[in-house]
Parts: sequence; structure tokens; C-alpha cells
Amino acid sequence: MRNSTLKVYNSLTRNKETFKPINEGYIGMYVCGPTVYNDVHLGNCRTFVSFDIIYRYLLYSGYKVRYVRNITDVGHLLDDGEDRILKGARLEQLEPMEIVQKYTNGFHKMMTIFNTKKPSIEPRATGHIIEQIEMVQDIIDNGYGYEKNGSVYFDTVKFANEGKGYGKLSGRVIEDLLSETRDNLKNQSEKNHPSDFAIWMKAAPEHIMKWNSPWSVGFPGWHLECSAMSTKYLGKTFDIHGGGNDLKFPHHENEIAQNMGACSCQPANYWLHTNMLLMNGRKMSKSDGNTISPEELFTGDSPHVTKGFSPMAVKFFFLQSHYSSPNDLTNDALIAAEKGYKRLMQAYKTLTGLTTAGNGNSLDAEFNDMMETAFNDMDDDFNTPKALSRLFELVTKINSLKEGHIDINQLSAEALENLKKHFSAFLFDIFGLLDEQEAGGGNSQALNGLMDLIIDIRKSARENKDWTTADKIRDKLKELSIEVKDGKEKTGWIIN
RNA sequence: GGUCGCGUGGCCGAGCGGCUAGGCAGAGGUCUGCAAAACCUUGUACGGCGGUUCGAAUCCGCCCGCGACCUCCA
Repeated sequence: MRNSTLKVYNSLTRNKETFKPINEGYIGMYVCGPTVYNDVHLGNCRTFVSFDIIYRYLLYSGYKVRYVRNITDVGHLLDDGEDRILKGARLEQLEPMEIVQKYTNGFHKMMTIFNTKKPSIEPRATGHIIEQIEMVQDIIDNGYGYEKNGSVYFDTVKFANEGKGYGKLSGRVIEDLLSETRDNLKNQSEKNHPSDFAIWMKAAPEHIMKWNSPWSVGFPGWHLECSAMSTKYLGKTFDIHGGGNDLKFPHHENEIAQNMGACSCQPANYWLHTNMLLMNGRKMSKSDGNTISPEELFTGDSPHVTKGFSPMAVKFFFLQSHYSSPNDLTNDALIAAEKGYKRLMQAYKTLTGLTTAGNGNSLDAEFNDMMETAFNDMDDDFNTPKALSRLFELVTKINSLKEGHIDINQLSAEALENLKKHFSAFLFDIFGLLDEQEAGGGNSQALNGLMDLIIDIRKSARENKDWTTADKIRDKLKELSIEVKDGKEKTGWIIN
């Protein structure tokens, strides 16, 4: 366990706070997962990659983490009131559960492509109808819910008037909400007040996904599933709740209200919100064409990019910005990220090949400090861009060691091992990057042997000043996307 | 209109009262058969206008621009 202080920005208090888990050494973390009615959006990928890195860093720091990320498969309605899942089913002429399965599979595949760790528990809303019905009953019993024609609504006015803090997370002021009453009186509504929200909805006869309940045959409100499932798996109050900042209101605000209404307890001590992914400075929007899917990004099949970018290049691009800042996706930025990613991975390979006679240790402190600083950056609200900048300072040092500009023998064997260990931990354990050259190479055993042979032949040619042969080998390899790099000592190669 | 947040060099993006962020691109150099890679050196900055302060990209006010959200039934 790293004995350092972790600080996180808490959306609830709008302050960076020292993180203290409820139970020392253990962390409960809930993140709102996707509604599986469509292919996963690139912006969602950024959010889940961000929380994956948070999860990984907490694990690396020595915590036992229970990471719960749900699958929303019912209740998330569209503006027109249609259930997103049912709309998907209607459009594709599939069973609702086929839609759910299809897009859950797609989501999982994408999470694997981005090399994220699986959550500890991935509960589905439809698998927790009973828990949700029980929670609705608790809310009614405590006086915060009322039934109208088979639907049940949460009484936000009563909740707010008791000073329970409705609107605290999102900055909404209940007085403002109350003042809107007059404008809304003309609307036909079962709700006592416009800011009230449904926690159970009576289903229309033709509605497919519906369950029996004390109030009607119906289905749970969208916000309820997260309250019910986080309570079930993490307890009434747990440590971290995460999600995209577009969920702050109403979803997270209502979640807090539901938990408070059901058991008078705050669901989470720390609320973490990721910011939006933009493209070319504007929000991604299907309606005006300013959007790109992960697949299009990988293949380059989009007018917004000049070429395809590998998943790890994209992930590296995400890492270069803080999770709570907006991130602007542009072709130029992706090209820059791709090159940066390759340089980082190449430096790691260089590092693994370094050895030291270890007869000095004057560099030990400097290298250890640089590595330590990177960890401190992660402790400061998971500042991946800052940590990355530290890693790149080390990249320069590593290359200087290789080139002999810095005397590696001034680094003790222990310090070098330490550097290798921690650099690797950062790249693979914490950031969850993959070496795509290795992964893509597949049968790297044979490939490496083959390349050794080819480079040896070229070396002989060069020694004989047979530049024609040497350049032919180099050019042919380049056509195969293999780049030869002549170093001082020996010749290396990478697959581009 | 309301709530929350953002505007940093050619591009992306950290920093958030005094100290070089970093990546990519650019310039000069080292190395090299040539090239690439690598290494060294280096320029360019904090939307605008005021204010607070010994000192502001960093705090405050106003303005301009941008983003998210503003709750099924609406």
C-alpha cells in the first residue's frame, strides 16, 4: 500500500478533498454504465476508460476495490417518452432482450479493445426489479413518494423543504424549481410538482417490458436502478460514485434524493464526474454529422480523420487530458498522440534492455524522484496528463542512457530495476496500455528471429559498403511497414 | 432564460498567486554511407477590458466566445 495521500475532486462539495475510505483499505465504487440500446458512443468510451484508470490506480495503491458498473436495460426513456430499449427493438425488429444482449456484447467488446478491466459486478436493471420495488415502498413509507393512477412519484418539494438538499449536486435551487410551477400548471400531469420524478411507472397495455408491483403492472424509473443496485452491492453509503457530467442532473441528483428518501443516508461520499469529449471544438452530435464511432476512428473510415488510429493511440489521447476537463478530438491531436504513444512504448523497450555495472549511484536519487513525482501526480486527483509528462521526462533520460550521454554506471542495479518495475507498472498496470506492436505481431518468436537474420544480412552489406543491398532491404521492409533504425551500437526495428 | 463548467503558444493539453509542464509540429546542432531514429539547444502563451496585490495565466467584476445539463407525461 502506498503511504501517500490521495486527493480527489468531489463534485458534491466542489472541492478537492483528501480521500478517506469508509473502511480502511477497502473502497466501494459505483459507476453509471451504458444504456444498451445502440452502439457505444466514443464519449462513453472516454468516461469508462477514465474510471478504469481510477480503478486500476486504486488497486495499484493497494486498496481492495469493489467496482460496480451497471447495464441499463430498462427504464431510460427518450424525450418522446419511449423506452430506449423498446425503441431499439422496434426499429431493428428484435426482442428487447435481443437488443440488450446485442449491444451489451458490443459494449464489452469495445471495453476489451480499450483494455479496461472488468468491473467486480456488472448488474442489470431488469435483474433487480424486486430490489427497486422494495426501494419504492421504502420511499413511500418514509413519506417521500406518492402514487397516482398506478405510477409512483418522488416528492421533491417535501424533500427540499425539509432541507435535505435537493439540487446540491447540480447547483439547482429548489426555489427556482418551485417558481416554475405557475408556468407548468397548464400541463396535464399526475405529478404534484414539475420537479417530481417517476420512480415507478404504470405501463401502457402495449408496453412489452413490464412487471407486477403493488401499484400497477409497470416498470421502474430510470434513476431508481442505480440507487437500488448500489445499495445492494455496496451498502447504503459507499465511497465513490462516478459517471459522466451529463448525468449530474437529473440522474445523480435524483439518485441522492432516492437514497435519502429510502434510508436517510447519502449514497456516496465522493462524486467524480468525467467531462465531455468534443470533436473539432464542438459537441459530438449525430444530427449535424459531427460525430465519429470508435470503429470509424480505428479504420479511418470517416471524413473527420485522414487515417485510422489504433485503440491505444486513442487511449493515449484520452490520457493526455484530465478526466474532468473537456477533451477536443481532432485529427492533428490524434496524430500527435499516436506518435507520443509510440515513443513512450519504444522507450519502455529500450529501458528493458538496459543494464548497468552499477558501480555508482549518483543518479539514483534523481531517477527515483522523477518516478515518485509521477505517482504523486496520480495521487492528485488522478492527474494522468501530468504523470505522463513526468514519464516523458524519463523517456528523455532513458534515451540518453542508451545513447551514452548519461553514464548508466552511475545508476545502481537496484535503482535501474526499480525504474523498470515502476515504469512498467505505470504503462501497463495503471494506464492499461498495450504494446500494439507486440500484440499485432502475434507470432513474435518467429518474427524476431527473422528480423534478426535480415538485419544481420544488411549489416554485412553495410560493412562491405554494398549500399544498394542495404537500402533495398531497408526500403522493402518499409513497404511492409517495418522501419529500420540504425543506432550507434546496433540496428533496431519497429512495426508502424 | 437558469445551473455548472471552460477559453493557455501552430495543434492538443497540464498548471490555478512569484519557480522550464508534457506530447506533436517548427528552427539550429550532434551522430550517420545516405535517410530515419535517438540525443542536445531553441522560439512562440495564457479571449478582451478593468480591479485586488510588492507580484496574476492563476483571485474579483464586466464583456465576448464555447460546452454540458435544465427532469417520462412537455
